[in-house]
Amino acid sequence: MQSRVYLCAMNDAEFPEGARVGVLTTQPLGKVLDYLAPPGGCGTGDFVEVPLGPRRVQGVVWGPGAGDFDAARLRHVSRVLDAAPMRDELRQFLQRAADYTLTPLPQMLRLALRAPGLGDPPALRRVYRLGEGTPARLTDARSRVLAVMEEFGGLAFTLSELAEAAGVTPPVIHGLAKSGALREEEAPRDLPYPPLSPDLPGKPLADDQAAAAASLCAALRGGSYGTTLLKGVTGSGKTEVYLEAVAECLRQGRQALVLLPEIALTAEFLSRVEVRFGARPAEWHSGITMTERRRLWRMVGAGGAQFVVGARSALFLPFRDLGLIVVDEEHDTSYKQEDGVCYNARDMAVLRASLCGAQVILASATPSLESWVNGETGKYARLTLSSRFGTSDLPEMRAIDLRDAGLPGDRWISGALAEAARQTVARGEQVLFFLNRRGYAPVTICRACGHQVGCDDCDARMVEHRFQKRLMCHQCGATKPLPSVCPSCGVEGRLAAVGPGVERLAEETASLFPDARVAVLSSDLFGSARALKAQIEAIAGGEADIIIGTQLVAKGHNFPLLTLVGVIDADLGLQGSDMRAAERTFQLMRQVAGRAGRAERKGLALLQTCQPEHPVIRAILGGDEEEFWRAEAEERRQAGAPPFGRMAGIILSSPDVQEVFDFGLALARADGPLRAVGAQLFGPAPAPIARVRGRHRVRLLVKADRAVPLQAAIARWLAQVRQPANLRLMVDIDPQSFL
DNA sequence: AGCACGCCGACT
DNA sequence: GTCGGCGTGCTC
Repeated sequence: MQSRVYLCAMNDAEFPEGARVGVLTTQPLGKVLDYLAPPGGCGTGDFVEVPLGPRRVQGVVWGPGAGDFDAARLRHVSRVLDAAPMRDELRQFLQRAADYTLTPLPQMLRLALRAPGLGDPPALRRVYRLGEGTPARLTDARSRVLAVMEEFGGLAFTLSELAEAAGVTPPVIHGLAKSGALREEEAPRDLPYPPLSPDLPGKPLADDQAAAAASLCAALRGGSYGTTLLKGVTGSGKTEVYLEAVAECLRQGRQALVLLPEIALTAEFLSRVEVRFGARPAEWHSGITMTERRRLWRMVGAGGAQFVVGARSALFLPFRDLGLIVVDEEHDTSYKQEDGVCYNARDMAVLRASLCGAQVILASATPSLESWVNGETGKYARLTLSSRFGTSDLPEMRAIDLRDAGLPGDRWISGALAEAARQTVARGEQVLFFLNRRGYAPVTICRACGHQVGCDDCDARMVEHRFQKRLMCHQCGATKPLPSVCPSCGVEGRLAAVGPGVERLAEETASLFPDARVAVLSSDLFGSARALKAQIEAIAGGEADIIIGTQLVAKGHNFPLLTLVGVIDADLGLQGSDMRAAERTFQLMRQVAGRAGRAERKGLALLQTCQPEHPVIRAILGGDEEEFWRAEAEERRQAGAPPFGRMAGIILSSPDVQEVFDFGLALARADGPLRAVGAQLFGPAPAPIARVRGRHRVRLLVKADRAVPLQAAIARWLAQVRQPANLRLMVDIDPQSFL
């Protein structure tokens, strides 16, 4: 029998051999299947391999069998896998998350089983320890090796580690092993992460920071669930404050998890942690190697990883004793995404914490309206940090009225902004031109017939990327070469680029400031996160005078020399009628403006706008954010929109237009279960992007009172109709868009 | 999700 | 006559 690192003896198994057990697999079968316990038995939570038809699949023992399947046809669990059993808390979390998001449980389990090599035997590697024997001859090299071993006491080294540390070649070590002076052993490959030291001195904290940290630590010592909204602008020391909470969590021997919205931010965060705790946390995101992923997954369950920093999928790791979850930049929209399962990491963090008695810290300079309301009503505790640099949190902000600027159609930098930039560069400081639009020009139009070049597979216009000399669809990523002939009317040479993207803005900037060094920061211009990070660091160090950037620059990078921010099109996010547009624009503008200025240099933000009297623009300039949130909240309350009402989006997609619409109408006709609970149904209507990757998309929207059991009603509603085979249906509870 | 079964078009 | 298209259904 294979050696088991994580499981102990099985003689008192919860389910002895032959007992009926229910096993949940990741196969989309929609229910738990009955199996017979294997020789040696098994227990609830065990990771197992079971036969399913001709295949073997992985699953988790979910409890006793339901007993509703013909006993003669039951098969045995193939084997129990060598991993710490899934804890009650995680199983409950998956169940509750599945119920909340209306996701089939097997799909939810899939998120928790993203562990490569789960079925493999424990990976071993050869290590060397000090042995009893003495070598026949003690050469120079040999004594260096033995000296290293003496120095590090009982520690075991791999061949390469030891060779490197002693400055010898591998044969020397083999020689010593042969003589018995070193002992060869097999040790598990997945090693615990280096321990962190919570009691190293942290950065000195200002009064309000220290008070906030103390309050968070007190909450952690309580050992039960609670959520705190930690509000503070960039530079107010949010990170230092919540790292103190992490320290308290580690002191209690519990595990801590910090979620970051962007992989590009982790490198900077890791080094800050290293300074504070003397070692790096474990890292979990899409850029991590298989080996490391496997190590982390196992160590987090075995207690060999105290502190994990990662992307939202880290919420589904099998923590042994999770005591704290920090959601940094909690308002960030990338926490809500649809990668198979549609969930909001912020809400799931709160759910998991409530099940395992952990504290949650939601950190942001500009919280989501939902969190702000929860802070107001007292559902979340609230801590606000004032700026480290005196009373003013933000730089001075002014609007530039584009209607008076008299700009020609192919220019976007007004005279006033250009002049301010010129002065800033002359002082040796940096300027940021912010435009939240990648590429060269968002629209390519034919001057002869008016045709706009669109994507073949999506209902989206192709964006010109002159840098790559291609047109690109920002929906599906498809590209095609720049046509010279209009695809619609066939006329040659009349296609024109309309509107600005960062690339085109860079062109204009270069012509306006021929002597300035201009750098463009846009996610699509860099092959890797590392290249991007290097570029950001170079720019922060002063290797550019003018930075042209998209949304990317708004996210948590410090540019110490930056004192002027020019927002090229402050109205961009306000188009459309989505209720969240105001909130998003407000958050983005405040964050971008926050990049300008530091302690010693006062910053200035100039917003180019065609509607300076717009309430959102006025709120951004006015700086009374509490007033803005109150007004927004009131508007949402009036409209019965979240968080005062509940919503769910249903997105249907199929290659067949007729089929999606027919099915959408069939759903609308069968809305009895929705009406029964007083919920309203809108649609079907073409989804905001009606065609993506060749699939036609139709959307329905369910709206209900806050108190309505929405998920149950939707489940009953959808269960009535049988959906066509190639039609996909996705439920989006608490959608980001209210359209 | 896979993989079988099964029922209709174009080939040797 | 057979090979093979993918629609429908099952897996404890």
